[in-house]
Amino acid sequence: MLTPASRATKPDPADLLTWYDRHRRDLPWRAKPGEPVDPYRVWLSEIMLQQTTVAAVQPFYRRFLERFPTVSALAEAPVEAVMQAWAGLGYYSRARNLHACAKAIVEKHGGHFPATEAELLTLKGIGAYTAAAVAAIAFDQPAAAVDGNVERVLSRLFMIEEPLPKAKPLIRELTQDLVPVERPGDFAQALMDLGATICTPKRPACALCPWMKPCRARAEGLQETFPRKIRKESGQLRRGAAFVVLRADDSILLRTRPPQGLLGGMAEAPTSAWEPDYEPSRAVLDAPIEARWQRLPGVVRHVFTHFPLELTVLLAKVSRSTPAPDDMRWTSRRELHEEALPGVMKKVIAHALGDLPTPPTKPAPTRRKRSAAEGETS
DNA sequence: GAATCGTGGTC
DNA sequence: TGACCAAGATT
Repeated sequence: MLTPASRATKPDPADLLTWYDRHRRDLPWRAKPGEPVDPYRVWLSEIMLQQTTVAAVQPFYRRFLERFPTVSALAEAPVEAVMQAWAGLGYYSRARNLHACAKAIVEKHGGHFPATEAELLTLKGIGAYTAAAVAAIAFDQPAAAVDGNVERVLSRLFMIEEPLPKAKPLIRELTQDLVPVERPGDFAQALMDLGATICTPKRPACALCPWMKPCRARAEGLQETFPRKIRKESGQLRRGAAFVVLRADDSILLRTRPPQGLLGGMAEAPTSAWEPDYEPSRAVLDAPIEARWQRLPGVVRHVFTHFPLELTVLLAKVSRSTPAPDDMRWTSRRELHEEALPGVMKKVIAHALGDLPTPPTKPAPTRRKRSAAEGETS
């Protein structure tokens, strides 16, 4: 039994909604008060925002929506165009699933998103969080959308000692209990805005928090120590070689990676295998064609979620008549920006050729000078 | 349940 | 500067 002195105040959803009405963020995918909600935009933004910051998503979201304004426009587009529009945003299976989901919406749901969590869950790329978020935000269903922000807010509010991810079921229950019957969509967004702007991972602005009083972690001064987590070690460094072939007609050799797995379906300069004990001095043995290979000084460093990578870059210049090996193709430098090049491959090409001609309007820069001291691109 | 899956920003 | 983090899903 709790004594009156030890009983904490229960957080009131109304206090959070009042705070939200004053401090809500103005985001491009967020309907303004009174405006109709477009489920397509809500869904698109939620997929893009998975493990991705608001700042990183914004330019991609705007470009993507311009190119694919409706779910049917997206469904009718070739998957290659979708991958290209996603290039640089990361987690590329999201793009493939997004396209598959759009087709399912058109073909199985008459072009309309289902309004319930259960139905949304059956669609590709939509898991527990996204189903709840779309149901709440687009259809005003009382669903508990629990993302990283909500986990942090709730773990502090209730001072949950159980570390993540084991605490997820409990957090979900506690969140569901807080979801109000009225304005559940705003409540979901308010909770995330609170986590993003007030209840931040470091130095939370508790003094500005509408839930400061009921927050148990705050009462103990331990707010920064929540949520509890078990941190996992970073993966082992892998090395490899990347081969940039520049043909006399100013095109370079590319291939498309297999649809599944790391960087699935994305374009790349041919590379060796990536392994911890790769020996760069033997890289020429892995080259895609016979040529006079020049090993460039420095390496391209890149960090994936589960391992860091170091690529040695080899450059070769070949004649205009050189054919592309099977499963490879030539792409002119001028049209390189139309390829679905992931970030690491942009680094590789920039390392070999100088800056990428991503903005088509910029004049092609001359080959970048490189000294032994200055050779590392990170 | 543990691994896999990108990238950019922050401190 | 390296660890951590960001509106997670899939296998």
